[in-house]
Amino acid sequence: MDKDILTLENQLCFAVYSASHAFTRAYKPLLADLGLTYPQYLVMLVLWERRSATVGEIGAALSLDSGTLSPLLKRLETAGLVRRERSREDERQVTVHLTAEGAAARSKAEKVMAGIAERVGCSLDEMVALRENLNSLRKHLEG
Amino acid sequence: MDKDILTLENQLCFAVYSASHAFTRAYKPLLADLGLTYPQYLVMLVLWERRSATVGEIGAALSLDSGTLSPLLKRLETAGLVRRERSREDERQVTVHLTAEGAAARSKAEKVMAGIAERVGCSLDEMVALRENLNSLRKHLEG
DNA sequence: CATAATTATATTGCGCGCAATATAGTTTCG
DNA sequence: CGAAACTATATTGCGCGCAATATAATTATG
Repeated sequence: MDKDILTLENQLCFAVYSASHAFTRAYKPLLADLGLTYPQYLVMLVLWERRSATVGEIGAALSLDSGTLSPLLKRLETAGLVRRERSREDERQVTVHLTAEGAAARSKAEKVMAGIAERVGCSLDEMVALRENLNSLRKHLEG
Repeated sequence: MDKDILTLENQLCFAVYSASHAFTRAYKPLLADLGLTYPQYLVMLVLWERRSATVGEIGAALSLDSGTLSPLLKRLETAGLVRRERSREDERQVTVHLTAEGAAARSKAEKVMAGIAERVGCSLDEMVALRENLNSLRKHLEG
């Protein structure tokens, strides 16, 4: 059916779009306990893995540019979770470090996020399969 | 592994989040030919199906509230694609109508969007399955 | 029938997301 | 070495997305 090309419910992109917003809405009250927005939480996930990272490394990990990250990182710094400093080897780069408070927030996040897996309503295997399908989709869209 | 709970690559929500942004980025140059942003395109999809709809109906279809839709619809009106008018039966409601130009934009959109299905790199059956999984996920997150 | 409760939309404010531009530091190359 | 090309981050501006609030119209209730 040719006219179905533009029919809303057939649009895969809308399914991704609305699922993404549903995730953000579901996470919001949990993250509010940590004083984090969802994008800020993503940045903290990167730092909890690496302890520190440059702005560019965070941007590469999350596909976000400095226009998004610069003000976001300032807010995390104001909140006391990270510290930013120009690296001495290459003064163009800014390295973002976890503070003690930022590092400590991880165990709090683990407690808060512990129950989220049950909210998605599918098995762990289904979650993994869905994640892989989405990552494959993203790579094709980018390629 | 307990520490994997917060590991970025295991996060289904990040896969959804980044796939959504990848979709928006892929659509952007195509929609630019129509003078539309992605959320504006979603509103046009609703109107191309119904010819006219109230602000509330559009919001229900897209899970968007008046804080998002009111200014967006004003921009569509300024662009000449829609016309907004208070309904006479219930003056609280605003009905959004397609203009002739807005209705005509549909065939242009069909041409511009025709090739997008190949960009996602999977079969139509896989697209349908992925869409259904995402819709199921969204419902669980909302419920 | 008056008033309270509800409903539909609009406005304000803030945090993304990203394009375009600016600034400053580094590398390359004649 | 010195100018040009390049790189990393910051800033500005605009359009969402959404919470909180405001306004005006409708419905419910005493």
